[in-house]
Amino acid sequence: MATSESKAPNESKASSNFIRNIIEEDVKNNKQEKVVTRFPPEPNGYLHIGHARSIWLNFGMAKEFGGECNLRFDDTNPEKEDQEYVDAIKEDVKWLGYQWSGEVKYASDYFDQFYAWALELIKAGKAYVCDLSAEDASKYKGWATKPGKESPYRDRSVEENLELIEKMRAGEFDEGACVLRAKIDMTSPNMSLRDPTMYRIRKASHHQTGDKWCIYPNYDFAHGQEDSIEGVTHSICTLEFQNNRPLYEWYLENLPVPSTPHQYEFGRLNLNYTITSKRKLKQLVDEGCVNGWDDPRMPTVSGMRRRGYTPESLKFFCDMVPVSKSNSVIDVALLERAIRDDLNDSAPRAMCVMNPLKLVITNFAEGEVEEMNAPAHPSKPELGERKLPFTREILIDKSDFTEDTTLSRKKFKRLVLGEWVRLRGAYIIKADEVIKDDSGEIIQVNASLVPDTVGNDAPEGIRPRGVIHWVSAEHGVAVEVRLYDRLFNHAEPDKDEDGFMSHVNTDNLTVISAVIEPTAAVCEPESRFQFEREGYFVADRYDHSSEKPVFNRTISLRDTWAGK
RNA sequence: UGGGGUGUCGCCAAGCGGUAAGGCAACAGGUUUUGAUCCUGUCAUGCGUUGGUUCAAAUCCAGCCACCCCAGCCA
Repeated sequence: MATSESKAPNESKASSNFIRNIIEEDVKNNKQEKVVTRFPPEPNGYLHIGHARSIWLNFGMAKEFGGECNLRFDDTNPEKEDQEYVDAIKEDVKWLGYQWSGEVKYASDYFDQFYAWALELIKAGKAYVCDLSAEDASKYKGWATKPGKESPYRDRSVEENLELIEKMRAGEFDEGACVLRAKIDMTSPNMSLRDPTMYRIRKASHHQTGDKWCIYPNYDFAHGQEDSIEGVTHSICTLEFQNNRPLYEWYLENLPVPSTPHQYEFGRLNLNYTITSKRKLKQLVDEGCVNGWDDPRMPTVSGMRRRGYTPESLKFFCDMVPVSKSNSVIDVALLERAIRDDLNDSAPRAMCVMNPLKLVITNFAEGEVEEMNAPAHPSKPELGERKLPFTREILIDKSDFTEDTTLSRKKFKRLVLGEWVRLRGAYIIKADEVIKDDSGEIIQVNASLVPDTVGNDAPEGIRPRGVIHWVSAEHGVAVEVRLYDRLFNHAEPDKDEDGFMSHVNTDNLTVISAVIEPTAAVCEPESRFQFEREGYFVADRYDHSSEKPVFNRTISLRDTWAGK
C-alpha cells in the first residue's frame, strides 16, 4: 500500500498568500459557518489589472474554502459614479469567469439602514452635526504631530442634532453647510479617528437611488456596515486602508450590527511600464491618448480582453504573484509570460506575412495549386489540420531574405541567395536570383524547390539554414494588423517628477497591411492565433469580420535572439 | 520630532532560533520543419544597518537608516 504520507500532486501551485493562511486558520478554528468575501468596486471607472487581482483574491478565496463572494458596488459618491461603469464592471467580472453570490449588491441598498444607525449614534451622544466649513474643519483637525481641537459644535444636544440631521436629510441645507461627524477623539495619533465625517450633503442625482437622498455616507461610515449586513467574514482591501481599520472597527463596535467582519490589507498590484490608477487611466481616455477605456493598449480588463489576453492567463498571472504586505512593482514580463504560456498551449497556428516579398518558384507550374496539410497545433493533433495552398508565386517576409552570403548559419537562419531554406509545412527551396527595381530595392526573388521534400528530411548535401513562413500570393488574404507596443516608455511612469503623461510612448501602435493564409482569415471576432514566428494575435472584438479581417497583436513570441 | 506599515538575488517572495524555498528575468547547453515551445544546468558565505543575547540569529533584543500610507465634506 502506498503511504498516505506521499506528497499530494494536486497541491495548489499558487504562490504564498498570507490571507489564505489567515482564512485557513479561521476555518480550522470554526470561526465562521462559511467564508464570505466581497469585491467592492466604486463605479467610477473601468476595472484594471489591479482589480483583476483583487477579484481573483476575493472570489478565489471564497471558492477555495467553499464560501461565497459578493459583487458590491461601493456607490456612496454619486458625483463620480455612473451606470456605464456599473455595467462595464459586471461584464468584466463575468468575463473573468467569476459568479457572484446572489444579486449584485450596492452600498445604496443599505442607505435607509445607515441613516437609522446614524440616528442611534446621535442618540447615544456619539455623533453630532458640525457646521464648520471644510476649511475650518481641516484646521481644527490638527496635523500629524499636533493634536486637533474639538469643534465648537461638538456638544450640541441630542435633540438639536436629531433636528439638524433631519433637516440635512430633507434638503434644507446647502452642500457644505454642515456634516454629521462621529464623536471619537480629536487628539488621536490616528488622524482618521479625529471625529471623522459620516454624512455629507450632495445634491446630486444617484445612479441607483435617483433623488431620494441628498446626504450620502462616506466610505468609513458605510464599508464595515455593508460587510456586516452581508455577513462578510474576511474583508480584504489594500494597504492604504490600514489607517482606517480602527475606524472600521469603531463603527462595528458602536452600532448594533448583525455580524463582525474583519478587515485585512494586502499590497496593491503595481506593474512596471504600466499605470494602475483609475484617475490616471481616465486622463488617458479623456485626453485622447487612447481610444477609450477598452483600447487594447490599456491595462484595463476590457482593454486586455480586446488585446487578446485570456481570463485564464490573467488568473495564471495572479497565481504567480505572491500576496504580501509590501508595495511592490511586478515586472510586466511576468504578465507576458502568463499570456504566452496560455496561448502557446491553446492557440491554433497560422502563417501571416507582415512585410510581403514576392518569391517565384520557377520550377513549379503556373496555375497549379498543391494543397499542403499542416497541423493546427504542433503538439496537439486533436486541434485538427488546416490546408495550405501552395502556388508558383508565394510571399515571404522581407526580413527573411538577404543577398549577404557572408552571414554565418548561426547568425541568419533564413533564406540567403544561393542557399536553401525550408518553407514551413512545404518544400525546401533555394534562392537563385534577385530582381530589383530602379531604386535598387529587392522586389522579387526567384527560387527553385527541391522535389520530394514536403514532410521529408532534406536530401544529402542540402542543408537548409532554417524555416521561414510563407503565404500563397494567389490565395493569401489581405488583413489589417495592429502591432501594439507598450503604452509607456518609462518603467515607473507615475513615479517620475515629470508626470506620467510625459512618458507616453508615442510610437505605441503600428498598423500594417499583411497577408494571411486563407483559412485563418475566416474566423469569429476574438479568435486567437499564433502567427508562426511572429507572435500571438486576436481577431479584433469589434472591427474584425471575415470579409475585412483585423487582427491585434497580443504579444510577440519570445525572442532570445533579438539582442544578437 | 505623531501614528500605521514595509525592508531577503535584476523584479517579486518563502522563511517564525539550527545553518538562505520558489517564480519571473538573465546566462550556458540539448531537442526542434516556429531563432517559439520543451528539457538540463548556472544564478545570495548573503537576509537595510550597527550593536547585543545564544553553542547557533534573516529569525530574539536595542538603537539607527530608507521607503510607503494618514491632514477629502474621495474611496
